[in-house]
Amino acid sequence: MQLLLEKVESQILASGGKRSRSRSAVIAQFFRCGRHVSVEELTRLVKKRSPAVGSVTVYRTMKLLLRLGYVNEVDFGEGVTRYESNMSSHHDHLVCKSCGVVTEFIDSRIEELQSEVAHKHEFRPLTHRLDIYGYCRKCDSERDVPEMSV
Amino acid sequence: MQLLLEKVESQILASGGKRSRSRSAVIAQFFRCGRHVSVEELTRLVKKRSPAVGSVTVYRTMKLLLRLGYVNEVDFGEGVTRYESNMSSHHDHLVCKSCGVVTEFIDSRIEELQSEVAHKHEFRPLTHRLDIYGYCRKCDSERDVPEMSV
DNA sequence: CTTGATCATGAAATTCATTTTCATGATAGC
DNA sequence: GCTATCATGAAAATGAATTTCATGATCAAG
Repeated sequence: MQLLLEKVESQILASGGKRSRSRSAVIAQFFRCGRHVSVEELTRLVKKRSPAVGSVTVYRTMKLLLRLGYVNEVDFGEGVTRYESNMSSHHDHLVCKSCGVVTEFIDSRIEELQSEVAHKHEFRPLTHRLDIYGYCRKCDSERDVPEMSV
Repeated sequence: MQLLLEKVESQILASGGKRSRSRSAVIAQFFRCGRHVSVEELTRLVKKRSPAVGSVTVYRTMKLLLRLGYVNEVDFGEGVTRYESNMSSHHDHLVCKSCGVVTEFIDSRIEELQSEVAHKHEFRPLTHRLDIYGYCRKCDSERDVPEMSV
């Protein structure tokens, strides 16, 4: 973790940037907390330890990590951008519409079929996004009570 | 087409709404033009025939069609919401990062594997979104000339 | 066909996430 | 320590989408 932070900072140095307290705090907090954080959530967490850090710096730091390739931007249609670490390999998402919990998965058969479909359409695939929306087990069981249909 | 418009309007009537020139113009234009239109694009098209119609009405009309189940909102990470007709059945997207052309596809094997993965995670899937980003054949061949890497 | 209640409209104002501006503070390298 | 350059936070700006509000259109009932 400390090693990771140093690696990121040295890469910032190498690309013409400088070290800074606020930035280190944001980066460390990001890698410390779970995945799929929004800027607002991350700002709140950072402010606990470093109250002076504003959300603008968090925005800027996440864009910096994006440029350096350490994070991905993800968007589950909530109107906010979320960030996930790019350290782990590619994966897809199961998003619970009730509690918001995001589970990651990867299925090589799906990946292969995607390539196949793309090439069938003479399309060169670079990236993709597969998000499945529904209810996790916990929220699904809580919904057992039938609702008035619309 | 005319039948579709009448069907939509009668459903609006049934749900307590009223008929209006502007609204008909927006709805007709939406079904007339291709898929995956943004509000800005649609407004521009509507204004050609009905210059008085403002974008607010287009926004409102698309939300209305969404409530009535005639359209889906899609988002390809451009910062704008696009609308597609919900008349055709579910499909996924191949999005060209160069020219923006969107090709639809459906692969039942991928659909099945998605259900399988979801259930393996005790997750009840409701909807999903699979967008593959890359280059269509035309844009890919134009990119053959190597570029300066960044 | 007139009336009256209700819905729809456009312009302007508002919201909200994100980005930019700008004056000031911190850092690296000499 | 100096100095050029980068980073910062507050406030302003942006841009998509929504709401407000006064006015116009539409429908159903007389």
